[in-house]
Amino acid sequence: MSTKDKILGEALTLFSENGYDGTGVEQIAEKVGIKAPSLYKHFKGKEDILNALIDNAEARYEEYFGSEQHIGKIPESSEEFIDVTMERVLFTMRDPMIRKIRKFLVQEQFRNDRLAAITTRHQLEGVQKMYTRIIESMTEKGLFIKDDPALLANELTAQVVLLIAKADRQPQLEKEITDSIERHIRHFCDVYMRA
Amino acid sequence: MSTKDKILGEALTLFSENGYDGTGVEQIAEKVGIKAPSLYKHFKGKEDILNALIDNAEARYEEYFGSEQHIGKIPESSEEFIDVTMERVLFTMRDPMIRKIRKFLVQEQFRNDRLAAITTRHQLEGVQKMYTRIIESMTEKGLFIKDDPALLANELTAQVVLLIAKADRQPQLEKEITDSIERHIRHFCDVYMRA
DNA sequence: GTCTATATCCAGATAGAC
DNA sequence: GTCTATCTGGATATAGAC
Repeated sequence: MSTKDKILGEALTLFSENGYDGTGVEQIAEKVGIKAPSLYKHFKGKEDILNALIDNAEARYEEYFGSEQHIGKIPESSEEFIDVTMERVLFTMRDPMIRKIRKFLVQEQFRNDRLAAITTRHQLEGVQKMYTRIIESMTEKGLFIKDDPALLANELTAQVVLLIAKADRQPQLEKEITDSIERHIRHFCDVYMRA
Repeated sequence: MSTKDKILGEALTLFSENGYDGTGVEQIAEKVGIKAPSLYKHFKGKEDILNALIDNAEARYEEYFGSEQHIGKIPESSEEFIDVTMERVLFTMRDPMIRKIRKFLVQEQFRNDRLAAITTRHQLEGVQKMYTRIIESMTEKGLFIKDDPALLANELTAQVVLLIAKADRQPQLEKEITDSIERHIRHFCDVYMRA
């Protein structure tokens, strides 16, 4: 891995923990294993690192949600739906990189319009569109009752997003949070899926 | 209003816009109309101001959600339920003080455990408990179908919380966001209330 | 309780040798 | 590309007069 990428990685870690303003270039350099002035051979300055991270967050979003691949195989029963959804939730919740991006964005969302827009995309639009597609397909197969798939997708994902955010700030509550998420998903299926 | 309170007010405004680390004591002083060193006659230092704001946020929570008063009159029809809920949503979304506290907390939630806990209380527990009570009462009166009131309260409030957070970071989208909220609430009533 | 002057510190950034 | 040495500005905070 290039030094440039190492810098970005450590910067993201630190920004997600202490925020952009709470992180010094010297801290970043130390984690990378170089001295602060050496950073400036790779980036114009601290803000340049920030912008590169924002670019990465956008690219990552495009990469994941840009293709149809992330939707995966459409579940054929409510149990399968619950299983794949829980799996996705747990992965998203625990994956270190995704978690860092989430914590970074939530703290820096007010810094400028671009960060605000990316936060909305990462937090809401991505999953919502994904589940709109999935529920749409499953409705066509008669697994869901007839309703607006986009509305249902929002009902499903809003709670999950909120509870994952809670787990980010209170990781000691992870167990009860994952239980809540599962209860919510099961309830969602009880209400909107055909028996 | 005492200078001390003015300081807290301006500090909250600035922290909510630029974060704690992004705000200087000099900026706070300037908004108050004094010089920075004068601040130190009222507070030990910048962190002391932060702690006073956290105390205020806790007190505010207790004051509002501590009594039963905030629940208000229990609605007697779905239209009334939608009306009072929308009114509450719009108030919460637009009230400058509540908005500042929300933006402040969301940015500083990772600073320490106390801030994390307060953020969860403000963002989730308060409204959820409130709507659990309301839905409970309305279920007893036969207005809601038989279901777990706490689960329903979460279904109702999660989306609202998430969309208000979106409006905080993208205020230019307020109109479409309030429309989404109303659609969500109406859908919620369609699904869970008796005709 | 407010001011001016100032101490102290530290962060981001640059110069230039290797 | 990395280092040491250094500049510069900005930020918190204190001292002491009024």
